[in-house]
Amino acid sequence: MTLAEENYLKAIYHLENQSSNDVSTNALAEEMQTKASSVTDMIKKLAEKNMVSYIPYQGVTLSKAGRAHAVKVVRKHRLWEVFLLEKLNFSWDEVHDVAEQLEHIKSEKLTDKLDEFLGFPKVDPHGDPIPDKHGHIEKIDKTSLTDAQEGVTYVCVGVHDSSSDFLKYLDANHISLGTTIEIIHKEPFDNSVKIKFNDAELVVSENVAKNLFLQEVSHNS
Amino acid sequence: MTLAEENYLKAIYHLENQSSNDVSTNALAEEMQTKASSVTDMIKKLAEKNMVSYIPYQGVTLSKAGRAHAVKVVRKHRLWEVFLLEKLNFSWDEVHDVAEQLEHIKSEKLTDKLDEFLGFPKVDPHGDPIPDKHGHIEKIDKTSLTDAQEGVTYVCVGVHDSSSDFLKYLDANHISLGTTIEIIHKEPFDNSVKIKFNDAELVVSENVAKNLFLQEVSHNS
DNA sequence: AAGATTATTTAGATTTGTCTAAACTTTTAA
DNA sequence: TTAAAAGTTTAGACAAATCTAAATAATCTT
Repeated sequence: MTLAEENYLKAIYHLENQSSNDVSTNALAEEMQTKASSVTDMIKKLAEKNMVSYIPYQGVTLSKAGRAHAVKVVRKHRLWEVFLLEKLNFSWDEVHDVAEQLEHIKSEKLTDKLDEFLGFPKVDPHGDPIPDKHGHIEKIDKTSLTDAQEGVTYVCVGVHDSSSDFLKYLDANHISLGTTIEIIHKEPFDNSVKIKFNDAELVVSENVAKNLFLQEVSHNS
Repeated sequence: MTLAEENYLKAIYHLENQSSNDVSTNALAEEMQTKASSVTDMIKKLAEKNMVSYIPYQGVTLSKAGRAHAVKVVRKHRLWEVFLLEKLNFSWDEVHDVAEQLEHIKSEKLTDKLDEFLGFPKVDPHGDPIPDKHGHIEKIDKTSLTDAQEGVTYVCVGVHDSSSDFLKYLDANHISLGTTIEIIHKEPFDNSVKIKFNDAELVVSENVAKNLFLQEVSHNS
């Protein structure tokens, strides 16, 4: 698999996880920041290699081999993110771009040794699960802050949008993974939410709320 | 700089350090495992970008910018080698191939943070010096075992050949960087050398001796 | 259900890095 | 000091990944 092919597989993987339909040429072009015609060409090549199944005008889906390969790339990406944050003290808005490069390094031994070195982490700095050596992904149950209930207490377990701007906003407001958050009030007018954490209150917009993932605290194992 | 360009710069850098003449097209082709015609094409491109100066039929030399870039790649290569060996427990014959990939990751911050994480190492696992952030290289004074003197005690500080086979030979014979070696006898007939270390004696061939670098022990600062 | 709009594919061109084969320099050696 | 050998460059081709523009298919709209 070349670098370009791996990036396509990863993009198809992400889009499949978002909507359950076949992935359209245009959606892929958008995701890859390229032209639809380029996508068609690449898809044909991936179909030749049995990494995707492709019906013209119908879209594309990953084959078993294609998905396995995509998961390996995702695993490497997320492990490197953990490394950058925990060992090299990158901030969580900086890790993504470098991990985009590191995810293409080809050495199973490197990946597995890195995993071990990091203590077999379960999630990356954005709360996304890290596939294990065999490609198994432990699903994390999480609720968006927009779906949280007034009066209930949650822990922040992830973000949907991992753009630098959003992560910097969270940093500036001292919200990070593990922060305990209580829902004070949900404002029906603009869907903003007033939350309380670390003994301070904060009102966040719907846009922020949509992109913050929470997990209800306690009263289960 | 693309990946291919970086590899050419690195190859030119290594060849310049070996012979002080201009680097010939054929020598580069040999080093790069490619054809002379491909080399000519690439050299022209690098000359366009002012990374090398090139006179047809005369060979090529690195420009200031070209050398600076080559040194950066070498720095990354050697830092990653230290990382793989010290942090991920790779053996010293395994680090090279993976470092060949990692050396092309583009992020100055990553390189400098990695350097710091490793404690600013001075040499890589083969005893080669690691350029600092500013491209400065601390020259290591070393003698080949073939030039060592009978009766004198040395420390092993590096290897010339870092092929997997040679390094495995050293491992099998328990020679590593830092091993103290006394020269018992130099055999003029075949230039083999009888050495003593860790209270055991060993005869090594000229080929081995040529590729082991030593430093005379004590009696200086 | 036909025409308009949108989505997708094809055709042909471009760039990067490589190759083979032929042409051309430089060096070596008689 | 030339002819042969060795080294180097040029010309023309190819594969990968991309693009633009044109053609074609699918879908919406009324």
